Amino acid sequence: MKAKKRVTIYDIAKKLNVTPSSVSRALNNSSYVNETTKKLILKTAEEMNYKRNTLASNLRRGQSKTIGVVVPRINQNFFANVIAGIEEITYKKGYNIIICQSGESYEKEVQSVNTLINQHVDCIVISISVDTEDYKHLQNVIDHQIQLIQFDRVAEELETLKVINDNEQASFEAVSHMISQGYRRIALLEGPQTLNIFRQRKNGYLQALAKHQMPVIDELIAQNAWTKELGATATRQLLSLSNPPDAIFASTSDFSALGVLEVANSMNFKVPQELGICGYSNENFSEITSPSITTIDQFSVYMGKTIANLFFQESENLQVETIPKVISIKPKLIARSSTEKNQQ
Amino acid sequence: MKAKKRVTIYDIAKKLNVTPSSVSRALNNSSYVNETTKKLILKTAEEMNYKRNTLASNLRRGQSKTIGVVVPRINQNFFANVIAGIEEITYKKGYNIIICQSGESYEKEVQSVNTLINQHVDCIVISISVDTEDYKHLQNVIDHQIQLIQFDRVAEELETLKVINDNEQASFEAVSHMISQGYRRIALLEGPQTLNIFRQRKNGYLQALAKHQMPVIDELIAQNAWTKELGATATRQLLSLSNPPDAIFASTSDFSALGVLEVANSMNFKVPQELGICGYSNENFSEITSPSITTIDQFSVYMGKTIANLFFQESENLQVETIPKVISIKPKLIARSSTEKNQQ
DNA sequence: CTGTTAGCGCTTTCAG
DNA sequence: CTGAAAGCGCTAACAG
Repeated sequence: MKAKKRVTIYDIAKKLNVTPSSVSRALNNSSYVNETTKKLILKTAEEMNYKRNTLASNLRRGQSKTIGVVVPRINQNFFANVIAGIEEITYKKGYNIIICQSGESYEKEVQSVNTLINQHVDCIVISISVDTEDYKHLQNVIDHQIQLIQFDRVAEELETLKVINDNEQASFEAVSHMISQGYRRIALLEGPQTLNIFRQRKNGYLQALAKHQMPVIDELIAQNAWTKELGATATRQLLSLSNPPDAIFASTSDFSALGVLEVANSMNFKVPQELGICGYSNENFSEITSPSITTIDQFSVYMGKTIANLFFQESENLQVETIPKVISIKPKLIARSSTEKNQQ
Repeated sequence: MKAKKRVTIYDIAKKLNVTPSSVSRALNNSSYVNETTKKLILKTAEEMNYKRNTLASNLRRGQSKTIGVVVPRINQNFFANVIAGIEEITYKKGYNIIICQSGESYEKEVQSVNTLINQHVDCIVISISVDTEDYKHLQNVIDHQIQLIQFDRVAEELETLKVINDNEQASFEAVSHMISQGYRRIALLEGPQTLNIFRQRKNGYLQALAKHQMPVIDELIAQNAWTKELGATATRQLLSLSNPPDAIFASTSDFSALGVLEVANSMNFKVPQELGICGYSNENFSEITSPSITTIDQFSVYMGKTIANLFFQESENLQVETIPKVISIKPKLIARSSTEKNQQ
């Protein structure tokens, strides 16, 4: 193993009979270096296949030009898209992103956050796991003067930058839409109420009912139905009631809506005539089921871009204390066949 | 902005009246330090909320415990899953991953690779973009003694570690399956032939035809049909032929297969009776279309794990020259309704 | 087991 | 404009 060393600025300096400082300056495009020698240095660096050691540079500068992202899972459309959005912006600015998955586990989330602190990232972007109920690790991020941006699933009590969806409004609109289509017994599949997003969606549901003077019926609210399987199980129960619902709002995801659709089919409930279905998230499959599923688009890629832009804005504006900002993105209801009771 | 400095090993050393070396040793769980003081140091570090500066540590050690991953897009199921698989393994070993997207652009791919070299990553995992036709940047990785692992879309001529799918075999099986179902004029939607995976899939198609003494009909091979839209366009042409195909193998992806399905529906071709359809990749939606789409599962998460394990194996076995290894994963045909001609 | 010392590669004052 | 020198925080020889 011949450890052929990498080319450093010293090698370039020696070859050109200048000092490392000058090389460094040239490489950083400083104006304090003769134009001619600058060009020469750049050319030589290229020729010698020099690659800057970002580690050393960052250590010296005390920043890493790196952003850490912690999400429950990256192979979920929503998160993958948010990350893609973030990356699109950060890439242009020469920033890297380090991605960690919490896998919905509190411990892994804490460990991920710690790794990112160790890495001296300039910013941590996080959507907390369903398991997360205390926020010491997030407070720690702040204590280490690292910019913290929460998105989607946020710890509301923590005063940080936040980029969220207006879940309540979206949910309100979805349920209102179902009501206007003529559905009268609308069930709700809700997610773990530890997560703010699921609480908000439930609120939207309740408000829509209230607005239209419709009663809240306890047996029509299914808790913890946030996967396809759990959604299916809940649906079996709901449709077995003596007085079953005529619509189900799967507020947790399109996956649970899919579970609803499959059970409805197997139990011979006609969708949308006998049972309306609305999901959440606009997964790519919701458009192509039969019938296609009404859902809510969260503009996930845009959300990612917003997060990245927010970070750069904040880091450029070097004010004494930045006011915690909350950016709320309004999701959009996408009405499809699964709620077309009227037209049938 | 009170730049409250971070706690360093010096702070701990001073407080405890030991040397930084001892602190370092304790923190690295070295045996060359008294058990009692080790415990004391660890406790104090915890109390002072010390976080190791990985940058400094890595600079000193000359490695970064970081793996760089370059993929065309992360919001594609296949890649997201591979990354999830990689992350699952690397996480346990205390390694981080940095993710870059090439967006199918050669320039961005080169830039991403360079960034990763700068970052002194220990390994670069890459699936090349469709645009990539020269491999200087990859050679560069090797020249910088960074482990290079190619996966899925690989530059075959480069002697590196590779983790691939046996596309040819999978494709062969898919087409054979369609033949055995009774389809006789099977069209192929092929992808850009610059990518090895698409060449292999075409080969598999050709071999299956040959094996069953079926002619290769040029007008049934549609080039560059590798998105849903392009697949749809190609299908419109194919189905307008005076002698249209009775099956279409969308070898590029389930997305193009979806395009096929939609056009078939709109042109009133009955699937699977009048037109069989087979896709590739087992996207989550392919199961729930009507009819469900026959496809090929690539074991993407497993592939990711394989890649990560390969890296650790190689880095542990410090042999003089490692032989370039190629791990081929056998994908699995998932026969669904869209090719059930027989049963109808 | 512990301390001393040097230095990873780069940037940044401070002089000139 | 350029050079000298110090040091980011940590680790690893080398002595003791």
